[in-house]
Amino acid sequence: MTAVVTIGEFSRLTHLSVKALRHYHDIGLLAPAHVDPGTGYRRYGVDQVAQAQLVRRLRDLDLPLAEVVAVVSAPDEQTRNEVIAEHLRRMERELQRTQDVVASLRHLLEVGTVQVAVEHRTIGHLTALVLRAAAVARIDISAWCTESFSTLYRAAHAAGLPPTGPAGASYGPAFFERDLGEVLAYVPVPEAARLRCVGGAGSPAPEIVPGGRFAVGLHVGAFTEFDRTYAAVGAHVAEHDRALPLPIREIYLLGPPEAHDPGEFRTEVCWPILP
Amino acid sequence: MTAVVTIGEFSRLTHLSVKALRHYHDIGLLAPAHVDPGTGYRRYGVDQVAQAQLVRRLRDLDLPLAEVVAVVSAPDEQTRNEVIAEHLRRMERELQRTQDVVASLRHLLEVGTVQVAVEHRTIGHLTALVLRAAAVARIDISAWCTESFSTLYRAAHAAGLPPTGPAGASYGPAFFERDLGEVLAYVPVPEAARLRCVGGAGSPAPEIVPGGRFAVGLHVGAFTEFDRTYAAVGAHVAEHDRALPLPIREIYLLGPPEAHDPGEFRTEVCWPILP
DNA sequence: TTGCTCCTCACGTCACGTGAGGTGGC
DNA sequence: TTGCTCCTCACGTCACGTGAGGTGGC
Repeated sequence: MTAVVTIGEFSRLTHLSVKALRHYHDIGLLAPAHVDPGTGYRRYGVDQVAQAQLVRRLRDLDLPLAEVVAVVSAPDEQTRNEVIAEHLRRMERELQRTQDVVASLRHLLEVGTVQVAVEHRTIGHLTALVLRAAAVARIDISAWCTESFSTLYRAAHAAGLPPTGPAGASYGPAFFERDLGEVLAYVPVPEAARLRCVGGAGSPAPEIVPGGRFAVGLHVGAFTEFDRTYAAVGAHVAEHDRALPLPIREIYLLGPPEAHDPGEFRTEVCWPILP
Repeated sequence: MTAVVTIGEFSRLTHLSVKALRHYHDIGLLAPAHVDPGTGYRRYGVDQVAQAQLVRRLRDLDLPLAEVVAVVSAPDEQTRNEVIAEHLRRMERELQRTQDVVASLRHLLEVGTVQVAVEHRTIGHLTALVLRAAAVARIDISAWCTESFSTLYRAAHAAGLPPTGPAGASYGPAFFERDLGEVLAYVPVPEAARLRCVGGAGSPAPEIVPGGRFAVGLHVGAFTEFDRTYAAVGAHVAEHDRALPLPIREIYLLGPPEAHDPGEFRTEVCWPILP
C-alpha cells in the first residue's frame, strides 16, 4: 500500500500547481488514485510522482498537452522516445529560425530599406514538371519546397529530361493574406516531354505553366529576408503599374542545394501586372 | 505623394496576414494611412512598409504586442534598442533554461527516481539577517534569490557580522500550490548582533528565524532537479510522519557563487513535521 | 452585371490563472 | 468551533484564426 496525499501535498511533492493538477485530471492526464464520491476531494498516491515528474519536464519544454498524454500513455519506450525526439527536433528548428530572425532584425536596423532595381518582363508559357498543393501554411513552406523540388528534379532525371531553366514556384494571394494558400512548384523541361509518357504513377507529369507580364526584382540573400524585396517590387508596382490578383512567382536562380551560404541566394520575385 | 494600397496588397508587400493587419489597426499599432468613413476600407501608404517590416520581425521573435508598440513609438533609438536588447536577453535565458530541462529530462529517463536518505532533525531558532517577499513567482525565484543573498551577505559584511552557518530560505505553501507565494531568505549571524544597530536604513535587520522539527533530505545537483528530492522527502513524510502546513526550508550548503558546476550543488530540503 | 475584395461581429484556440462562492476535514 | 483546505463554476489571458453574413469596387 502506498500512502496517499491531498492535492496540496502532491503539489509540494511534484512542484506542479494545484490548478495544473486539477486541469490534468480534467483532461485525463494524471488522474488521482482516488476521488471521494461525496466531496470530490482528490487523493494522489505517492507512487504517482514519477509520472508527474515526467509531465512537468515535458510541459517545461512546451510539449503540447495532447502529446504529453501520448508520451505518458505510450505502449512502449520507443514510441515514447520518438514523440520526445521529434519535439526536440522541432525546438532545434525553432532555434535556428529565431537566430535567422535576429540576424534579419539587426540587418533591418542597420541598413534600413533596400533598393531593388525593378524591370518589366513578359514571361512565356513554360513546359514543366509540376507539383501543386491547395493549401500550404507559410511556416511549412520551406520544408514543402525542399521536398517538392527534390521530387521534381528526381523525376526529371529519371525521365531523362534535362531542366531547361531555373526552377520556380508561384504563390496564390491567400498564401500571403491568410498565411495559407495555393502553391505550385515547377521545373522547366523540354517541350517535347509533353509528347512522352513521363515517370510512373504518382510522378509529376509535364504541364504548361502559363506566362504573363510581370514586374521583376532580384532578391539577394536568405529567404527570411524575402519581405524586403517583396516590399520594393510591390511598392514599385503600386506606384507605376496595375497589379493583377494572380499568383506571385519566385524564380530560384541560385539557392539550395547548390548554394550553401544564404547570403548568396538569388531569387527573382515576379509580380503579375496589367500589360 | 506616396501611393496607397488595399489591405490585401499591403499584406503581399509586408508578408503580414490580413487578419494580423486588422488586429494591429484595432490596437493602435500600424494604423492605415487612410480609412474610408463610409465603407471602413483601409488604405495603407507604401511608406508604411518599413514600420511593418520592423513589426513583423519583432513578432517573429515573440515580442509581446505591447512591447512592439513601445518599440515602434519609442522617442529615440536608444529607448527602442533597449527594449529589443532586453528581450534578446530574455530569450537567451529561456534557451539556457530549455537546455537545463532537456538535460533534466534525459537524466530522469535514464536514472528514474532517486533514492534520498531522509533524516529527522530539530532545528533551533536562529538569529539571522532576513529578507522576505510576500509574493515571488516561481519563474523569478532564481533571480530573487541571487539578488537577496547578494544583499544579505553584503549587509553582513558591512556590519562586521561573520555568517555563523549556511544560508537558507523558506517557501510558503502557496509558492508550490500557486507558483506564487511568500519567500524568506536568511543568513545566520551571531546572536549578539541583535543587540547592535546593524546597517543603515533599508538594510536587512537581524531577526529570529523560528526553528522546528523537520524531515531532511540532501539534494545534490542543479536547482532544476529540485522536484526529485522534494518527491523523495515528501513521500517519506507521507509514509512515516505527519506533515505540517508550514513553509518548507532549503539550506544552501554549497551553491553559487562558490560552486560553479550545478552538479556539485548541495542543498538540504527540510520538510516541517509534527514532533 | 458578376465575382472578388473588403467589412464587422462573434466565437475558438491553449493551458492554465484568477477570483467568487460554498463546503468538508481536522 | 475555527480556520484552513478543498471543491466547482465562470471568466480572463494572448494574438490572432475561423467562419458567418453582408456590402462596396472594378
